Amino acid sequence: MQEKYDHQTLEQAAQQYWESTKAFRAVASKDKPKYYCLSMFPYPSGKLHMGHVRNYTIGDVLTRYHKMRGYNVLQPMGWDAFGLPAENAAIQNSVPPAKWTYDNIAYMKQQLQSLGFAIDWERELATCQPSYYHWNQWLFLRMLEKGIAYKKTQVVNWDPVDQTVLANEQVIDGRGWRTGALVEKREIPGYYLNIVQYADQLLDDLDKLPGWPERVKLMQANWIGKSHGVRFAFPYTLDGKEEKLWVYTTRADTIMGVTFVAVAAEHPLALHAAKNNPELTAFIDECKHTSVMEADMATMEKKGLPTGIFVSHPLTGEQVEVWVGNYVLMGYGEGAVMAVPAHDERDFGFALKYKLPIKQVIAVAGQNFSTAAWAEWYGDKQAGVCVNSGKYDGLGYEAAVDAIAADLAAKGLGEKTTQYRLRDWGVSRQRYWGCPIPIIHCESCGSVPVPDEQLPVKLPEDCVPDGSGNPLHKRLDFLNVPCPQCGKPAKRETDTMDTFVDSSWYYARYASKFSDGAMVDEETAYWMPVDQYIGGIEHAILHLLYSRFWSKVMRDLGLVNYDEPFANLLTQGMVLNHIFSRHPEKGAIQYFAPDEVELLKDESGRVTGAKSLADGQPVDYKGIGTMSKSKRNGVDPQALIEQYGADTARFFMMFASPPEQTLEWADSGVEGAHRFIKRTWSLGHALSTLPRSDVAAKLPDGLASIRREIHLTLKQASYDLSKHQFNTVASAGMKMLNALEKAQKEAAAGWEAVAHEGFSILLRLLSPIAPHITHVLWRDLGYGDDILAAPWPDPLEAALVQDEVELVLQVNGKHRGNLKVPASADKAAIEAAALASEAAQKFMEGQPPKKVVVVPGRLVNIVV
RNA sequence: GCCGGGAUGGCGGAAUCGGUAGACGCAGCGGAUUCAAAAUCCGCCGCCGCAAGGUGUGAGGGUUCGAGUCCCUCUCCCGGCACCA
Repeated sequence: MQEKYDHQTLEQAAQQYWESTKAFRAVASKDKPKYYCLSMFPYPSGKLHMGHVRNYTIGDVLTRYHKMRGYNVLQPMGWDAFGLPAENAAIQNSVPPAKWTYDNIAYMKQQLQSLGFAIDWERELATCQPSYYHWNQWLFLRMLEKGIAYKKTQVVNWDPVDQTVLANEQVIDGRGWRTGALVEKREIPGYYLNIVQYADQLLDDLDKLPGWPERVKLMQANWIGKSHGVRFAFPYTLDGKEEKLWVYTTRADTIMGVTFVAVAAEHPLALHAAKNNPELTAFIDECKHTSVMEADMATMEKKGLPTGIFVSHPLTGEQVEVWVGNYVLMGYGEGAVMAVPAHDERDFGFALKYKLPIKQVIAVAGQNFSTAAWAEWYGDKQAGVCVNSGKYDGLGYEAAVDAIAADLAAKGLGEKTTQYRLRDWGVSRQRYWGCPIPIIHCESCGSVPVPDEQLPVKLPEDCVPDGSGNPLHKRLDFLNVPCPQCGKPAKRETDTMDTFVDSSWYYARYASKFSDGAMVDEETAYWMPVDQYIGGIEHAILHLLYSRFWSKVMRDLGLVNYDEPFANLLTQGMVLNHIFSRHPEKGAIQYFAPDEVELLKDESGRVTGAKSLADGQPVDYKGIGTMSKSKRNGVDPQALIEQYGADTARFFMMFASPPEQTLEWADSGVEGAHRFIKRTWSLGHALSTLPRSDVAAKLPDGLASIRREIHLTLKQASYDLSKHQFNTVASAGMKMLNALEKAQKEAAAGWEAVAHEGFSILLRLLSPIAPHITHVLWRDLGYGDDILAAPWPDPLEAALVQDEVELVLQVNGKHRGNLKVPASADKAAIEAAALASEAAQKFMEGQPPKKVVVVPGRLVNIVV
């Protein structure tokens, strides 16, 4: 065995062994319990970044740990290969997205392989392969048949210069990222999936997921946002016709306080009123340039204009004016809201601004109402009772809502309903690099689904987008097809699917990788659900919710038999890095990689700015944020792997922080991880020449305490592993090595046996994190052929016993000394020993004890 | 703005149920080895203090014999907000 640690030859040898023995090929088998360990697949952006290393190391640690624990493990890998960055790269470099994507996949695959992950590569898939997206299309058609998929208008960001639809990410401060042109809202038709139909199931089934973090379940529940309220109408007459303006509210108890109604700029009433009103027309036009993003909507200045149209209050018949409000969303709810300035903070601000009446209809005993400023209790629905509300005066929230809903229902103007914040999922994208939506548009037959036998509708792979519009419009060979119904010339749909569709069911496809004739096969029933899913917390809502929805649709179509796809979820914290950019007046925003700038700091070490190393000019410091291709702040792990090896990179990543915690990237500390790996090798080398024997029944005190330290550390590490706290598992390895090196130094009689026992524990504990070095040492030391086949070590109780325990001695809660007592001592004996101790005497200063708290095994607190 | 999370030495972090704050590392300092350096090894290392001791887990308050941990208020940072993935 080599004396010097050489990661290159050693890691290659280990990887070759796994390759040649097909160590990670997963085969369905009833002999062992199955364990499907899945990490979220990467977008092939070019190179791995540290977030990937973190994600996949966590997955690999769990995979290898469960293999050693005797599970039949599947860990697959693939590529979320459709998406916007490939089109951006195409615009920049004139390379077809397909070529760029496949090149990236090849490079990143080799990077993943060099990290030694226990992946079954035979199941690899990429979502841009027709054999995969065939089934996106097939299932979409089934949803269409079931009415789950349907068509309606959607609001998109329109770049008037490039004549193209922009993603939210491509809109910077209301302008197109490439053109700098003011972005407009535009309404176009698109396909939606009726996820709201599944809202109750998606909400209720969260209770079936004890293995999910509470925070994720809470976020999903809040996102679904089930609310109970009243949908009711304000009647009005327009052009001699009786009409109704519908709204929804969760605060029907405040209905008597309505002083106006607000509608969205796109609402028919607003458009009608604008006909002879140039000021309103201008305002509606201005609203076209406001953002469609919820965060912008919520923070922008609330503006409005009266329409001059009045509607009747459904209970009092009073006339209230309709306003157009820039904060009312057409696509959400009814596109109109009742306004109760006295009891809604947003309405209150709006009323103050436009001097609209504020009418108090809820009172809380002991609180005075004033229209001068908003007070927290105005909006508290549980605190007060109705006032100024006629027959409803004195009623509390529930009673008032019930009475008012009943009266509205009696007039045919309203009813109690349940509503969700969740909106249906718009899946149409006006983009090239995605899965084609399998529809053909025929002038006589309308939108006709592509027949199943013509699937998959293959995306041409040689287009090069140029930033203006969808290149599929120019691909006549793709575009022009006969109508499947009447045979006349027709046009293919050129919209592609949201890439969230691709990632909503890939986990099921891995499990049926060898099936070509169906979306999934019976192997899926064996492997699913995923036992452990691992991925970034940023996916807590959208991806996970869409996957849950997709699973339920597949279940309802009889394709699978599970309700929930992911039994256990580990949400990995993001790896963050500094972000630097320049924003030119016109044109594209420019990002700088952290190694392209020099940081400027104030005296406290806080980053205040930066300047470009290339031109010495300042760049904007945008704070820290998640590593991403678009912000150019990702760190490629390649240099780390080459310099220190995969084991060091993996070990360092696990050691750096607990998996669920956000991590600000810094490579200080890699040296320490590497030192530890090298020291492990050195001790292994030293032990390789030492004879192995059983640990003696009676050990000298020093050796016994070292052995105890190892088993105690193992016990702690086993607990930490069960909690997925891998950073302390890594430090447990360090503690064990420290203890073993101490034994080596002291070299008391019989130490070899303790050392071999301890070292074999250390190797097994470490092998999920640093698989290469532990694989080689396990063989070189003759412990066995394959450490993956070795049983997981359990701490020996016999090694843990001790005769004496040390307790903490406190006087008045302050640590004043330590106390050694026999392990068998009872509370009374401990209390007596504590009171008699020198430290206690000193700090009690002759006062009698008022109380003595004894926590066995921990401490004694004497209160005087 | 709304929803979720976080804040502990110079840095990453540890502390399972409310029970020794700072495990394990990094950086730093001192020493050994070396012609010298790297590597390696040994020791020190929250802050104030010569010491005794005091003080200390983002800020302020509270509960408790005892609070990093529980409760209330606040600040800052991160993630998500439906077309980045």
